[in-house]
Amino acid sequence: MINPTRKQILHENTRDEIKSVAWKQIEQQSAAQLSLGSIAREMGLTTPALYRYFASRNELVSALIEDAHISFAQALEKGLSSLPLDDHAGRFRALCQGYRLWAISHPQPYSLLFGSPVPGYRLDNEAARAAEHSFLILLGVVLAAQQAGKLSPQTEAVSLSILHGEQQPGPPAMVIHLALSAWSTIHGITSLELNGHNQIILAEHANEFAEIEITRLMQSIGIK
Amino acid sequence: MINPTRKQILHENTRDEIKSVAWKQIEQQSAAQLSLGSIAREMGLTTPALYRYFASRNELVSALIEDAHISFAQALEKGLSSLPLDDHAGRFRALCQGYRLWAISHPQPYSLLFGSPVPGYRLDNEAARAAEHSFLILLGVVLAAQQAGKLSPQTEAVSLSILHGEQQPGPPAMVIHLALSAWSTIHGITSLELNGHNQIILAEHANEFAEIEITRLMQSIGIK
DNA sequence: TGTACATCAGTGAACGCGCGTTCACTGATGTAC
DNA sequence: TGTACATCAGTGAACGCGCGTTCACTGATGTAC
Repeated sequence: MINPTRKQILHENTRDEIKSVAWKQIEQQSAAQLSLGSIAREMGLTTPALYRYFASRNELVSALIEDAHISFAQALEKGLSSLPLDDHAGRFRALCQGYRLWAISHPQPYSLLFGSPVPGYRLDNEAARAAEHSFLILLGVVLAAQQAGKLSPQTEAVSLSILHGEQQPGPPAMVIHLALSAWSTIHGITSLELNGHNQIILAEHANEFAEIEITRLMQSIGIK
Repeated sequence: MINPTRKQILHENTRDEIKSVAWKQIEQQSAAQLSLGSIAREMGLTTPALYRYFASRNELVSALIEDAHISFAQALEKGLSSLPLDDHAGRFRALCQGYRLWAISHPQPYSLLFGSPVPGYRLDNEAARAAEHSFLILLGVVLAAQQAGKLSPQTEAVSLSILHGEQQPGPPAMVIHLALSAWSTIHGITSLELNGHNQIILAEHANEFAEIEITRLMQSIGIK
C-alpha cells in the first residue's frame, strides 16, 4: 500500500463502490436484509464477482459498520468544530443535536450501529475500537467541562468509581458516568423516534420535544 | 365463542402451544429469524399443520406482539399493585424498575415491542391499541402525581400543548410530555444495556447505573 | 517493437440450504338420525 | 344402539424463491525480456 499500483487503486475503487451501493440499499431497507446478489445486480455484475473484494458477506458488513462509525464520529466532530473550546454548554448541546440529526438522516446506519445486532454478525476488534470513538468525543466534552469547573450534577454519580478502582488514570468516574447518562438519554429519544414509537404522541413536534429534553439533560448534569 | 365446543377448546389450546413454542425460540434467537418450520419441528408436526391455526407467519407475529404487550403491561401493573396510591414517587420508581427488569428478563420480546420493526411486518389496529396500554400506565402515575401537586419539573414542558390544541380533554400536555420523557430515558438506558453497547463501560454495574439514572430522572421531572 | 507470460476481474453453472405457502389427501373424531 | 355423514387436524409432496458460497473457466490487461 506504500506504493499502490494502478491495479490496486482500481481494486480499492471497486471495493468502495460495492460499499456505497450497499449503503444505498441499506438506507431503503435494513441491514439484516442486505444481500450480495442485489448489490451485484445493481452494479451490473454477478454475485461471485464480489468475492474478489470481500471474503464473505460478514466481512462486508464489518466494513460497513466500521465506515458508519467513522462517518458518525466525523459528523459529531464537525458539529463541534465551529464552537469555542470554553463554551462547554454550547458544545454539549451541539453534540446532542448532532447526534440526533445524524441518526435521523441516517436511520438504517444508526440502527446498524446502536440497534439490535445484525443476526449472525460478530463484532471484531477493529470495529469495537471505532465504536468507542464517538463515545470518546462525548466524553471529551464532558471532561473539559468538568475540568473547567462547569459541571455540577444534581445527582451523585459515584457508582463507577468502584469499576475502575480508586487510583485509575483517565477521566474521573463521575465524568464517565455523566457521559453515559447523556448518551443513554439521547439514544432513548432518538431510537424511540426512529422506530416510530412516539409518533402517535409527538407527530410533528419531535424536534421541539428533543430540544426540551436536551435542555433537561443539561440541567440534570449541571453543565454550564 | 360464547359456547365453545370441545373442539374449539382444543383448537385454542394448540394455538396457545404454538405461541409458547414460538416465544421459547424467540427468547433464544431473535424474532426476525423465527420460522414456522422450527416451531412445527419442535412440536412434532409438519409445517403446513400450523396453517390450521394461523393464516400466515405474519398473523402469528401479530399475535405474539399483542401478547407481549399484554404481558409487559401486566408486569408493570403488578409492580405497582403493592404500593399505596398516594406514594407517587414510589410508584414512579417501581414503574421504572419494573420496566427495566421486564426488558432485561425478556430481551427478545422487548426488542420485538420497542426495537426495530420486524421486516415485512405491519402493525394492525388491535396491536396498536395494546401498545398504548403500557404507556397509559406510566401516564396514569404521572397524572396522579400532577393532580396531587407532587410534580414540579425543572424544565418547562409546554411544547405539546400545541399538539392537542388548547381546550382538549384528557391529561394536560405537560403530563404527557413528562411521561414521554420518562419513557425515553428508561428506554435509552435499557436498550443500550440490552444490545450490549454500554457493557464495556458498565460491566456489572448496570444495576447501580440504572438506579442512579432513575433518581436523576425523578429529580428532573420533580416527582415527590 | 514484438513476443511470452503472469495476473486477476469477472463469468456461469452448480451446490445445498431454508424459507413461506398451496394443495389434494388420509384418517380419526364427534354428531345426527 | 348402530349406521351414515360432516368436520377438521395433520400429512406429504411440491412450488418457487432467494440466499451465501465454491469452482473451473475466459479473456483482457500489464509486465518482462
